[in-house]
Amino acid sequence: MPDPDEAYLQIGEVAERTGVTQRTLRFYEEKGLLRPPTRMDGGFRLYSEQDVKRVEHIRRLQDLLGVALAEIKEMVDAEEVLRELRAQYRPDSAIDEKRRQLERAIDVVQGQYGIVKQKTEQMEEMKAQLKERLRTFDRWMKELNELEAKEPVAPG
Amino acid sequence: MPDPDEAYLQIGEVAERTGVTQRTLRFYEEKGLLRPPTRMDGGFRLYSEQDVKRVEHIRRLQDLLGVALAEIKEMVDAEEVLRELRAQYRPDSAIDEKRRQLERAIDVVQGQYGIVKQKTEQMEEMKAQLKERLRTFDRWMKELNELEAKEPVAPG
DNA sequence: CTTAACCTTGACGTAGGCGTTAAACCGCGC
DNA sequence: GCGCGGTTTAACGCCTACGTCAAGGTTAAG
Repeated sequence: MPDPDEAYLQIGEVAERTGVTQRTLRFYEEKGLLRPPTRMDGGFRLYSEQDVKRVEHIRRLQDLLGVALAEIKEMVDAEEVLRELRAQYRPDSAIDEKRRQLERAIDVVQGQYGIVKQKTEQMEEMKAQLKERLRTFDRWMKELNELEAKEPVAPG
Repeated sequence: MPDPDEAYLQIGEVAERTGVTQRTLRFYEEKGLLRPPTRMDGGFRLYSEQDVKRVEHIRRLQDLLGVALAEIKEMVDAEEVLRELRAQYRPDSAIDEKRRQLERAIDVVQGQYGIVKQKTEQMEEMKAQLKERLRTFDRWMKELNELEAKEPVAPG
């Protein structure tokens, strides 16, 4: 398996794998949702597996949670800080800074978790209502059939 | 309690109760998501409790499921057919017609149920991932604290 | 009868999230 | 070194879901 940080995917392949258009990928980059990818000599964008994951994450937030791109940007920004944090060998004097970043990231993720939790609850409720309706419809259908059984063919 | 079919609410009150703007109510009407309300002599719109429910329903579909208004229109249309069906005392010869309408409504609701079910599943998955991340962050935070304990104050 | 609060239609504006086209450039197999 | 398909930037377009005036009519209170 390839190094997730190794950039070797062209935009077309990323588009195909993620199901978004090339335009969308450039648009996300423009909006700061995707970090500017490395380029080949000729200027072609080269993406990594990490980038693919990012796109998929963005799409989940969009489709599932319905949050605006601006808000998604804040979320992925905070996550990016974390990725840096993980890779840092800073002097110990930066521990406080790290802690602050970590706390910020925790806040963001807890926020996401809150949204997801609330939505799932509301959707469970909706699911129950829909189930109930389907039962009602079944009853009606039965009643219709019984009606027909009593009066097999309407005269006239 | 008032007859749910009695229209006596002005647009401002409906807006306040549903949390949408008056503009949005007129817009929904224009787009066929709300049936044209009755009017006072002067032309002011008069809404019923049913209408309020409709608005709330529309908003749930929008916010929770994130479906486009065009699709929501199809949904509420099918539901309207049902309301009519319920109020109809048609001759028995219309039984087949009723059955067809009922089947159509069942299709619609099953469609909604499918969407909700799929979304809840995806969101449960997402919830699990977020939980996992929060656990990871907690671990990191602990590691940071232990680091600090070993080197209480960075010299220099 | 006045007046403030509310409502009407109509028209234009806007923000978000891309789609589409144009014109030029790169990579690569042959 | 040529041809062809993938890629580049830039610019304009479009649709959705409303927001925001503007100019005037309606209601209800005093």
